[in-house]
Amino acid sequence: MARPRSEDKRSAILAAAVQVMAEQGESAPTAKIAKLAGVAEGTLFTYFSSKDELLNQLYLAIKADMGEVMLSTYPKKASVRTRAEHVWGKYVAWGVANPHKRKVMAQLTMSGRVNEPSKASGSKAFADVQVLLNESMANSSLRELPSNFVGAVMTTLAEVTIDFMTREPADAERYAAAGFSAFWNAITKD
Amino acid sequence: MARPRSEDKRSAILAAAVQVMAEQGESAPTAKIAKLAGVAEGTLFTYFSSKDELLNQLYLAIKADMGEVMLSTYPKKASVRTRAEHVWGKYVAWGVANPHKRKVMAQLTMSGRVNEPSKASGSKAFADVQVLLNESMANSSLRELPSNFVGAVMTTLAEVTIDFMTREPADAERYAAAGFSAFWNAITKD
Amino acid sequence: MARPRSEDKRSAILAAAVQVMAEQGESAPTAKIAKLAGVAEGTLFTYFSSKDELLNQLYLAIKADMGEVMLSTYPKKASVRTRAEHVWGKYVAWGVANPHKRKVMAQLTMSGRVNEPSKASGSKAFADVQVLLNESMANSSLRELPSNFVGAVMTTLAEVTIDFMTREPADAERYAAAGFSAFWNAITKD
Amino acid sequence: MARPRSEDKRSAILAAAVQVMAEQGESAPTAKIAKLAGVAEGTLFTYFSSKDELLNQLYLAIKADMGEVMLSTYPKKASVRTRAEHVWGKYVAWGVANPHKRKVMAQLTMSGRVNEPSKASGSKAFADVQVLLNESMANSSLRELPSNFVGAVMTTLAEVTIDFMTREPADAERYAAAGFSAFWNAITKD
DNA sequence: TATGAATGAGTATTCATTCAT
DNA sequence: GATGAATGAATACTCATTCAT
Repeated sequence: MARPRSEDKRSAILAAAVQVMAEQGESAPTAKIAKLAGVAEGTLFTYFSSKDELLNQLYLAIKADMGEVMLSTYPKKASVRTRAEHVWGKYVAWGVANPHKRKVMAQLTMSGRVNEPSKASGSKAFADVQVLLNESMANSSLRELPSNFVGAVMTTLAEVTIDFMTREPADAERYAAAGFSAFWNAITKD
Repeated sequence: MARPRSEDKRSAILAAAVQVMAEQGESAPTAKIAKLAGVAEGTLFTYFSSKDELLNQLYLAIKADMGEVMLSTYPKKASVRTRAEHVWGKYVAWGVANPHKRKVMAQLTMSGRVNEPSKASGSKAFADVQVLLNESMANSSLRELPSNFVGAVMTTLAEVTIDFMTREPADAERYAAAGFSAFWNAITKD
Repeated sequence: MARPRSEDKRSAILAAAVQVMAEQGESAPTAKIAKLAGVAEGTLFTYFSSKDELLNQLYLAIKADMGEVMLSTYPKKASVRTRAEHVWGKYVAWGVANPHKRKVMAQLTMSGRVNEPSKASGSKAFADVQVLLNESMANSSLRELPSNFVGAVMTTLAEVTIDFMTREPADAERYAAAGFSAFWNAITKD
Repeated sequence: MARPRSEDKRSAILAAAVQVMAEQGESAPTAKIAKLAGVAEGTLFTYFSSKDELLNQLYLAIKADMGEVMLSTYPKKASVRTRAEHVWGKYVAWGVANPHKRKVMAQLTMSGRVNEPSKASGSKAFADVQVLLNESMANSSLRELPSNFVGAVMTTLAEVTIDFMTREPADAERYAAAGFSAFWNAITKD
């Protein structure tokens, strides 16, 4: 009967948090975030019970955004390499298109304020990618290692690739291709 | 700010900073650092004019420490692969042995408080490694990319490797080897 | 502020206020009171125009409750001492039975938020007691003092007595008797 | 070697706390207290680690002040009644002379923020008074009750007396005498 | 030079009250 | 009338930096 909580406001706060935290890091004042979101300082706390809660929700929101993009238009029936290229391309494109989110995700991951449940929940969307990677490595020297090691290798190489693509947009395509081939060689060669 | 009297105190402050920042991040209070270093709050500021200055000096000190280790006993005349393995091994060993410094280095790199001059200066020690990497890639598909891309690939793969070695010490050796072969395949295969 | 629809809700809010303020003092949040009363935050303000108003009404409600109990079954024709014992007994029994209300009454009295009209209005119910006390003191050394001094003496001794009865329930009866005799001696002896 | 902590400042803060809390209660802002004390907001926290600590120290300081006054010029060799009158007189005089401290003491006692150690420590100074009271009651009907009950009776009667003395200064002497005789009758008569 | 007290701007969170639904 | 989201002033406490000793 009362004014309902607004999904728009929640989103606005999360979006503002990305913006402000990209500039200031995890120490970005909640007041600044609220202001940029166009709500009162106190309103932020009706949507997120504390700053930590905001940070955890932000982590999940970015992960969800990323996951959604990566698995959209996923070519389930294509060859392993094609599917891997697809995933790689999506990841890299998302990173290039969302530098702020990427920066904030890195800050959040380092900050120690994202709790285990959030981390676990955030990883679920990427389970499909793990399966894919396992297939890719059937003949590689990495085949005996835990698949999350290979997942981490992919992520980290993609991150480096995105860094260079962003810094030198003119050569973005070359970096994207080179990054993937480095990754593919890394995990498939014996 | 006159020349500080005691090199010992300067080192103690840097060492304390590593300790405290590994736990608290870049927001670690200077007072806490000073206390752990066994000096007064104010004394810290006779050795470092501001917290930013302390952070930059800390960045340089860790880089220097790392560089020193990496190039010690460098086998200048060995084959490219041997030399690369040497560098890789040293890097990884340093990371496993210095988790706090590694964590702080990561925080510092993300923090936006390390200025360009410091970054440039910190990279100098690694110029030799770049040269090495360029030789390694002579026949690879990466040969046309800037050598610092390949440097970044090495660093990032080594970091992931160290993460897993630290988390699963029993399998440390396997990860170290697998990490290197992933790296070597990544940069040498066509 | 229109006439509130439900007397039940008003009572529920006052009862909840007693509960919450006994724990938290006068700084108990209106939101918490409303929640315990089973109404919405805003609803509280349709029954009480402000927190101060709530506090004043609460003061009056507790005073009224106390007065009602004290004068029920009042033995109008008995001897002065018997009547005094009756009043004392009722007061003390009420106090032991209503620790929360007693605590809140004490907080309210100290708080400076109960205004003069409320205080005056709250005292009216006790006028009969004053008359009684005046009779009791006919021969005492206190006979020339304002009767409200003697009333205050009674109240304060009863409060101390209740404190001890509550703290040591096993000896409650002894304290009740000893308290009354201290009071009776205090006001009747020359 | 650094600027020493100043006992004057500590006292100024406590004095300011008395002043401000007498007006506002325990919710008096630390900022207001600091300002009145003539120090910066942060300075208050170098003397008292938290507001709770300040409140506890304030409680102890007032208790100590009161105890000092009550036992000064104590006539150890006089009759029990004379000594009791002395203590009563001192207590009442202190109360009349220190209305703010008295009010704050009452607020503090109710507030739930004074911890047990403080309460215990604050009571020590009054042990001598308890001994005195025990002697006074040798023949009274209260003789079998714990001496702290009688102590509480004295305190509470003195408080009421002070209230009336303060409210009607013209009759202060009469109230003081009447209060004492009420007290004396209360505890000595059989 | 070393010390740590002094400073005051900055920060997360609470809460009485208003008002859109 | 009832609801609870929205508001923003208020508050305890922290911290980099300065400066008296």
